[in-house]
This record gives sequence, C-alpha cells and structure tokens, in this order.
Amino acid sequence: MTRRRPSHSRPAVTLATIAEAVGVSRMTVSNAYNRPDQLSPELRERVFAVAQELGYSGPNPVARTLSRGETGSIGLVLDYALTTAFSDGATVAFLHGVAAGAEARGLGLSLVPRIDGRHAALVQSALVDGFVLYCVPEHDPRMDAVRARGLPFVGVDFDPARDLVRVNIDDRGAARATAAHLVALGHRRFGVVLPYETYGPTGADAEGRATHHVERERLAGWREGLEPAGVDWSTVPIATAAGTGVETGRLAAAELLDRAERPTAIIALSDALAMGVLEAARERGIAVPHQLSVTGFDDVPEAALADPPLTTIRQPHHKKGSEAVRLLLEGEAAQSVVLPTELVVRASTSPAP
Amino acid sequence: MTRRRPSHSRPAVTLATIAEAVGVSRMTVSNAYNRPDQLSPELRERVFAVAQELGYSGPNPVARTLSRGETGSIGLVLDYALTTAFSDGATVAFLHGVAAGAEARGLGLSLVPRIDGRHAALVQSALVDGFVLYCVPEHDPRMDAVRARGLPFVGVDFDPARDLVRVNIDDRGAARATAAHLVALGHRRFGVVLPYETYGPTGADAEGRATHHVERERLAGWREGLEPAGVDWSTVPIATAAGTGVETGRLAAAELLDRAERPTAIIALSDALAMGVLEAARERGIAVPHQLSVTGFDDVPEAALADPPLTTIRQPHHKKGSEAVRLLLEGEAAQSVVLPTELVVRASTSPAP
DNA sequence: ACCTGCCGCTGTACCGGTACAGTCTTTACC
DNA sequence: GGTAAAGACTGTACCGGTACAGCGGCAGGT
Repeated sequence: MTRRRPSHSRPAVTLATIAEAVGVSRMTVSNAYNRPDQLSPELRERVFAVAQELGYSGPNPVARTLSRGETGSIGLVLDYALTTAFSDGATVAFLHGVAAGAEARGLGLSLVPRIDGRHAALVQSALVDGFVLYCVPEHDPRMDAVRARGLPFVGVDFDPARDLVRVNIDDRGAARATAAHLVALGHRRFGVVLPYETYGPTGADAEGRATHHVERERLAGWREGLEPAGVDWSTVPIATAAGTGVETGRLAAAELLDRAERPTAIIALSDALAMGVLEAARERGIAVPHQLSVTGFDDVPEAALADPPLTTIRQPHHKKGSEAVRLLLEGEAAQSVVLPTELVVRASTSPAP
Repeated sequence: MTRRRPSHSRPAVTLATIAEAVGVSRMTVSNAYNRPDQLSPELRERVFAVAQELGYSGPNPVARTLSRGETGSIGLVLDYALTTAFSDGATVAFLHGVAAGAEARGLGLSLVPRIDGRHAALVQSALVDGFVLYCVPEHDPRMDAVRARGLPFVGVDFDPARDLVRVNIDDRGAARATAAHLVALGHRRFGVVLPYETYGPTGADAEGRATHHVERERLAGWREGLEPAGVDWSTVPIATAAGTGVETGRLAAAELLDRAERPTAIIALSDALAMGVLEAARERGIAVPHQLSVTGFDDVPEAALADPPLTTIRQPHHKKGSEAVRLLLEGEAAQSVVLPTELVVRASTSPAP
C-alpha cells in the first residue's frame, strides 16, 4: 500500500504543480486553500479550477501537519487488544464518549491498541496531538512512551497520586457501597472474582498485588464495607482466571462455588465477570439470588437484561470519555475530575439464606 | 493543544540536536533508529544514551511519514456520527473486525465519522494510507473526497455495479429467505419498517427511492420472496421514522399496528428496528409471535436476548471488517468478496393467526 | 605493491507544505 | 500632489525526517 511514487501512477500533483500551471507562486496556491482573504476571488477560482482539472484535492495533510505542528486528531491508548475492547460494553460506552468528544470538536480519533511485542511502537508513531489513556497499568512501557512524546495526555482511572490530569470515579466508595449493601442483607460469607491470574488467595493478598488503581481501590472499598460487619478480609477467598470476560468469571466462580464453605455472596470486579458467575451458579443449580447473591460493577447494558438482572454500580462510562477529551483540550488549565456513581439494586441480590 | 514551539517549553529536540551533541551527522542518528546495521553498535549505544539524556524519544512520526510516504494507519469512514455507530451492535461488531484486521498487521486505525457541515474535511485531512468505507451512500461528498485523495479504498455494502473493491453479503438472497420463511408460515398481510423518513408508502415506492444499496437489495429480496405467494408488493405498507435505532422502529411500527388492516407479520430492515417493533407490539398488548410475527436483520447480540428472541438474518459483521482490511492491503490484486448469511429462526415468528 | 570489497559514516536533495516578512501596485485622503 | 494605508502576491526559510549516492580507510587476496 506504499505511495512513494508508485511507478504506474502520475508523479504526484502538489502545490507546486498547480502553482506552475496557474503561473503563480506556491504560496498563492497555499493561500487559496487556507487564507482566501490573501488573494483575489478571481485568482482563487482559477486556482481551484486548475486544481480540479489536474486532480489535486488540496494540500497534503501530512505535509500540512508537519508544517503546522498540529494533526487535528487525538489518540486513545487502550490496554486491551481492540478485539477485547469492542467485546466489553463498558469499554464500548467509554469509546463512544471519547468519540463524541472528539467529534464535537471536529477532531479525528486514532485508536492505539495494545499489540503484544510491539509495546510502545504504536504510541511512538501515532499521528496525534494528544492522548487519552484508558486502563493502562501503573507501570507500562506505553506510559513511558506517551510521556516521551511530550504531548498532552489525560489518564482515565489512574491513581490520583500520580502526577497527571485524570478522570476518575470514586471506586473505593462505590465498592464500599456494594459491600455494605450485601452486609445489610445479612451476608457474612463472601467470595471475590477478579480478572487475570495474578491475585493471591485472599482479599488481603490481592490488595497488595493489584496492578491497576481501579482494582486496588475496589478491593479496599470492599474491605471497608465488610470489616465493620466483622468479616475477616484476610480470609475472604479471591478467585481469578485468565482474561476479563464472561468466561473468566465462570471459571473463577467455579472455584468459589465448589468449595465446602460456599459463599452466600459473590462480589465481581465487573459486570462481565458477574455474568460469568451467574452462569456458573446456573450450571450447578444454585439459585440466584435465593441461595447466592451476586454483584457486578459497571452497569453495562446487558446487566439489566441478565437472568436475574444484576445488582451493580452504575458509572458514567460515556461521560468519562467525553470529559477526558475536554480535559485534554483544556491543556494547562485542566483539573482532574471525579464522576459520580450509583448503586443499582436489581434482582441478583437478596437476604442471606 | 498546539505544539508549535510553545514559548514556555524547550525548543524541540530533533535528530539534529542529538547529532550535534554526539558529534555525528543527522543521518547517523537516523540510522541508529532505522538501520542498525549502518553503524557500529558502540556508536549506536552512544546515540541512544544521548537521546535518552536529552529527552528525545525517537524520530518525529509526522516528519517520518512525510518523508517515507506511509502513515502506517488506515481510515474508517462511517456514514454515522460516531455516537450512532457505537450504539449499534452491528456497527460495533464491524468496527471490531476492522480493528482486528488493522491490529493483526500492526496498523493504526483512524475513525472518520460523519460530521454535518464539515462534509469531506475529515476525509481530506485524515493521516492514513487507505480507507474503508462503511455505509456511505451512493452519492456523497465523502465518496468524492476519498477518490480525490488518490488512496486505495474498499467499500463495504456498496453496489456491485460501482467500480471499486467491495465486501458484500447477498442482501437480496437473505431478504428473500426471510420473506419465504414468513410466507411458508402462512402470512399474507405484511408491513415493512425502514429507517429514516424518506421512503414512500409502499414497497414499490421505497424500492425506487432507496439511497443505500443495502436497502434497495433487501427490498427487492422481500418482494421476490412475497410475490410468489400472491402478495402485491405495491400494496405492502412501508413505515419509517427518523433515525435508525430502536425508537425509530417503535414509532414506525406504531403506524402499521394502528391501521385497520393490521399486518400479521412485520419485516424490519435491522434488528434494532425490529426490537422497536417488539416494543410497539408490547405497548398495544399484541402478542408476538402469536398475533404478530416480527423479523429483523443482522443478528446482533441483543437479538437472541430480546423478548421474544428475534428471528433474523445472521451476517458476519466482524468478518466484513477484517476482510475489508485484507482487501485494502492487497492493493491491485484485490477481488471483491461476498460473505455468507444465514436465516436464524427464533421465537418472534410463528404461523399466521 | 596493488586492486577489491566491505564497513562505517556523511552530504545533499528531497518529502509537500506553511509562516512571515517583504515588494510592488493601487486606492484614499488631506 | 504627496503620503499613508490597503491589497495582492512572492521569496525564503523553515517543519523534522529519510533515500541514496558517495567517500575514506582498512583487511584480504594475489
């Protein structure tokens, strides 16, 4: 797909081609496109006519970008392969928000996914004016690459301790609310389902090992919600499996449901995982919510359609995206924001059996 | 967000800066990054060390692109505002496919949405090596803009009569299968639900006015499926409303359900519209499928979860995206493809009352 | 001793634009 | 009639790289 003077095609029509054909300087042609007030209307028309005739569609955007120093688009750095990103309702909603923000300002949007092995290459080569970082772990080559580019960037769901402009929700508070809800229903035996495979066997272990701010905070929130009820966080079992999707939740939940002291409530890090928990329970004939309460986090569209509908935390995914773009464009003046969440109680939770 | 020598920041570190600091030519620094075999390993290390020290993160991607003539990313031109695109399961799946194709080849992906009033501007300024066009109408300024750019492009769901490389499904055949299914169930009184507001009152009218190839073909397919059963296509009512989503379907269906001679089967152009039809029926206490059969098109994930689950046409959205990318990169050699579809019969259709 | 070939590095000429500071006319005004 | 200001173009110097053709020096072969 290279374009470098393909031998079979015409030898590239540029500003200079048009200038020569019209008999004016390159600048005048450039001005015809960019500063109509700098030349007479008649000449401008003539320039356009010749351009049309020669199949010139206007200044080359790459050259223009180099010269002007602005690309007119922003990059969205995702910690996922795009394949994963588009499979997750929460991420899609977020993408949607970013897209809406970009669109409203006439900016293009470039997706910079994770491609294993190429680490930071896509970040280094992205033709953008700034980045929005979504779900990038605390220590990551891409993070360094973004810093190195020297472009403005905004982090979504990053640790407030880090020195960057952020969009966050109160993960800890929301998680605490979930735990409190379950405690109020009388639950005392809990299980937690997390993505990936890197977590320890208990809540306390996991909290120390979390690589994403979001996970660490939610774990802390659950702890804060459970401990007042006398639950020993260091004995709450954590189950994990590879991946982040429904299947991950199903596999992880199996571990919790097959143990002797089966939990009466399972708290999942996300709705996707929680839907997997529901599946695992169904497979075992465990009735939700009567024998087992399940909670998610995100309130993706599917959560309300699940069987039973999922008790979860609603967070403004879309707004996170649009706010990130807003902050990105505000530049120096940008202040980090924390967006509100809401506990949505549906039918997947009920009093402990 | 401009970067043009912001007065407060260091005056841009470039290849030349590093070259001077190391005491070599610019070319040598460039080679250190691009052609390691062109200089001694020691010197290369020294270059990198100095670069690191001076905060130089490698060759500027825009300049490199200009010089090399390749951006390393592809553009996806959507007929929708991104806001709409991300709300539709079919489009998201397609996006996903394009993203996967790009990702597999280490290419970036730029989204080029529709922004009213800016017509073709985003196409003109997109920093890409080629375009995939999705759902762009037959005659459209963006289409011309893409042609004018002189870059390779692939159309998805375009009229085969048009001179371009395409990815298609057999819309007509699939639609015919839907109609035949309903006819076989004994239905003879039909209604059709289309998006937008531009269609005539009957099937025959609509067929003439369709602006998208997809719509025209599906209308033709329905006709071909219905006529053998003696249904007069020129009397089949068409209902439309603004938009393309569930609400559009609900409004359009209202028109059909409130008429004296209520149809026993409603055929919708898409699943999203069909879900709206289901809503409209529910509001009126009309039982689906016993009093009314409903069909969609797309088999989006929600279709199977609808109440009742939707009879629809499954099409390989994801594959459409990945094939489009494949064809784009094949260049000259690319041959248009037609992907298979499948009628998926679920619970929203049953024998006519 | 001489030629050859390779290695490691450099110089120059682009890639296709835009910014900015002129220059040369015209027109406007007192 | 003289000067100032406005209008219409142009020339030059970048933007930050890369391609490609050299060029000197040294090792190996004869």
